[in-house]
Amino acid sequence: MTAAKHSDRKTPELTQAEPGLRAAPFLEAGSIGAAPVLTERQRQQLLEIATRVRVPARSVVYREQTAATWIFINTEGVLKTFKDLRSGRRWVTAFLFPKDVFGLAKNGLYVRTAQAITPATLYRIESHALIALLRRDAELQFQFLSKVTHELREAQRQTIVVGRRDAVGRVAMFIQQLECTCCDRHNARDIELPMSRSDIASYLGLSLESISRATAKLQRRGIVAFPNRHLARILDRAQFDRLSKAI
Amino acid sequence: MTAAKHSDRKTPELTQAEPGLRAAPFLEAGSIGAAPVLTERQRQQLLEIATRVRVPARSVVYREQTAATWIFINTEGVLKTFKDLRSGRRWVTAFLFPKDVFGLAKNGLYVRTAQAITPATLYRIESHALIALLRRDAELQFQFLSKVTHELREAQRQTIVVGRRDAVGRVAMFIQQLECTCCDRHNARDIELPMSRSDIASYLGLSLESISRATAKLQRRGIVAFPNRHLARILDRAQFDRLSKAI
DNA sequence: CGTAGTATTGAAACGGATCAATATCTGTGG
DNA sequence: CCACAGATATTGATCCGTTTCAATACTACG
Repeated sequence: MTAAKHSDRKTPELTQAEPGLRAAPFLEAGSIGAAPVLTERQRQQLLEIATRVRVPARSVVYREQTAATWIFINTEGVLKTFKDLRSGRRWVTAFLFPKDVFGLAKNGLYVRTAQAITPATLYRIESHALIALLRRDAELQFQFLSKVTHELREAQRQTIVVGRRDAVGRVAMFIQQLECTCCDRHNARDIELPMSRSDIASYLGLSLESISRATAKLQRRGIVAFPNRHLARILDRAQFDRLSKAI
Repeated sequence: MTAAKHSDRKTPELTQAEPGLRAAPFLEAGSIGAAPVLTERQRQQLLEIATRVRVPARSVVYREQTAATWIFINTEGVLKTFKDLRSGRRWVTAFLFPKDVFGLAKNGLYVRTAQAITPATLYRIESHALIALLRRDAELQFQFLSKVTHELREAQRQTIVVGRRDAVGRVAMFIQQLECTCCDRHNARDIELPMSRSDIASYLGLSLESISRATAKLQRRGIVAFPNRHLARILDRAQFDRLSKAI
């Protein structure tokens, strides 16, 4: 229901949520459609240099323009990365779900600020150690290459979304994106929206008010219902697809 | 002056324009600020499986939704990748300058169409051969990882550009981007714009008319001069930076 | 030198941003 | 457990800039 729902404090300490990477295969990688899963050996290699950390909701994992000591792999919870622009606006660049990697640097500094939206569990890996490992192990590196390639496509999709001029269409595409990202654990047409309306606005390049009006319009037209602020339920799939796909 | 200017037909056949990759180091890569240049050995490895091809202006290198047999490295000229949306609009996703890699696939098919804007020289590499090489050679793969990481940041920048609501600001950011990309061979403040206004519009998510009005406004305010349709000259650097940087 | 594609300029309309007021939710302390 | 306060979200009215439609000008290329 609310953000707190995602915390799940009873999680055992070591049994689950080991590091993995979510990505599409790079250039099909020989084996067509192969699941982009790490082998047991690769997982072990990462675990050897990784530290497991739990962060509460709202905590800042790292701040932009600080030394990029670590990279992170999310295993549980949802986070966001953002950048505060000099205009005062906040630009949300990504929402991070389990198996997402984050912490890419430029000139040794983080480019964005990363903040937990829900309580989250992360694997923290020292950047230099990871780079050394990747340079030794081509297969493991290939998983990262696949991952980054996938992120590149996602970023390009995001450009299309932001480029749409109609607010309703953008929100529809956003909901669809979330549906794809988190489909495994949801039944039927219920989609969790752990982030605030304000975060969605900053992500889609719209004002908070426009998001509100767009969701209201989707609800009024009977296309999507919002049982509460953190849940969306697609009622009219045909109309929804027409909105989200007809770019 | 015109697109034809870029052709340079007297180019010798083999002496110059060997494959290279333009990218920022991934996570600083140990050696801070190191130039992302291929070693002689890596260049040789690529050359062994590469075929050099010359394409005239306007020719389509590959079409979206066709089998992604090759990936390409541009060595000379300018190309664009785009996608025709069902709305009839054309979405230009990238302009490709020398050292850019293109031809990434999804499910074995090209995602965009690639077309030459000026006459261009490319290296064509069989996808499977490249993947096999990358899986063997971690160092070479690392160059590609750096490259893709850099592209990811560029794509995110593009999202910011497209997210701006003012046309003049977007055009200013676009010109600045071109300035950064091609600075090596230009003196002073002259920036080549090999692509058409229409391409720029499709890239920035604006209408052709808005581009025209934006360039007119930049010229009227004395910030940028456009001696002809394929050239921009920054006159007032301070004002220009204020526009392009103040996101 | 003419034609087709490309670019510029004008007028009107649509849609999101902004400002402002109100409503709802969340988490805290009484 | 309830009440309160601050944050978050909704709704309304107006303004501004881009889109669109339309007419004209320019450029490139045969």
